[in-house]
Amino acid sequence: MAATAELLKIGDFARLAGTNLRTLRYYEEVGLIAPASRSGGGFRYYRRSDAHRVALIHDLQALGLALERIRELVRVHEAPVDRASFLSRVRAALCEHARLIDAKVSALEEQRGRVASALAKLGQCEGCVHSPTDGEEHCRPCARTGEPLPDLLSALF
Amino acid sequence: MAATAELLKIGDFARLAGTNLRTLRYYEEVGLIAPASRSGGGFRYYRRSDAHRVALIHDLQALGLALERIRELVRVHEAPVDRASFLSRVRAALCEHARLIDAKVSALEEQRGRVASALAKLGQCEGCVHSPTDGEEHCRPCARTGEPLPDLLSALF
DNA sequence: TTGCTCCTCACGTCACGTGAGGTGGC
DNA sequence: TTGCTCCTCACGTCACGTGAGGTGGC
Repeated sequence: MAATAELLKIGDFARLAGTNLRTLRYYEEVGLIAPASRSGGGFRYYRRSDAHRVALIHDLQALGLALERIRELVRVHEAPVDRASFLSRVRAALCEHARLIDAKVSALEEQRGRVASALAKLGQCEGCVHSPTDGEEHCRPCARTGEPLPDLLSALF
Repeated sequence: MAATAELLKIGDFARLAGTNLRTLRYYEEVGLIAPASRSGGGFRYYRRSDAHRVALIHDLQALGLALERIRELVRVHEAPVDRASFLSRVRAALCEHARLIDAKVSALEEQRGRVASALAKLGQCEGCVHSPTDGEEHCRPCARTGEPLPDLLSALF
């Protein structure tokens, strides 16, 4: 088949996968992804489709997982490799991935709300006569409302 | 004032801020956050309100920012420190934070969609007679529909 | 004085970055 | 044969982790 012949050297594969040579070699070293084959001179040759695996690893890293944890998740081909346990491992990995994404998204939405509150309060500060840069007090609490500042503004003031 | 006297030793402050001693000392070393004061014996004493700053740093790290970039963002007290430039730096930091969150959330929502597609296809695989663990082919493309697998399934198969 | 907490080195680790010096492939 | 890409060390870096050995604070 033509598909099996379509192998890429590490440079082209890195470009396709949106990464670099060092990272691919390191992933190989820690058992995350290996080239489909090697030339006699030691050149690594990758399948185009393996770029999806690299993308998955990147996505899981961005969710805060360590490479060892990722390796456990994506190693679905370990014994016993009967059809049922293989598919259930794939399902477990996908469910865990989904769980991580959902948790991260809701954490980010909370964060986003806090940033919005801070920006709203900052709008009031900009139209206010009190100066947060006088002395050490920085309008904590707000000299106009007497209320404490949003946590994020407090972090920056 | 009582508030200025309410200082915490590093252990209690770390617990409050959800971090640990080493991280706080490292943040201090790279100029991210310093204790409000030190005792004669060198003990660090932190203000409770500075825990919000630690939380902000954590949140920005989780968004993928390096500590040096975070330091640039949160250093709003550098010269010139007139009211206008101070407030505009705070605004810039908050806007950048919001931008990063929005970008991350939409990336995660795309990811989430891909995971859902993979799980849906996997459901078909579980009720299918073809075995993706036979030989090297792993049903690429799907033996029933002839269509390529979702990228995420391809990454795991 | 006794515990507990804190202090400062300082070496280790994870996930790469960055050359050095040498060889493979069309 | 000429470039360009690739190879394997191997040391450097970032953001801490983890003791070692010693001292501060109620």
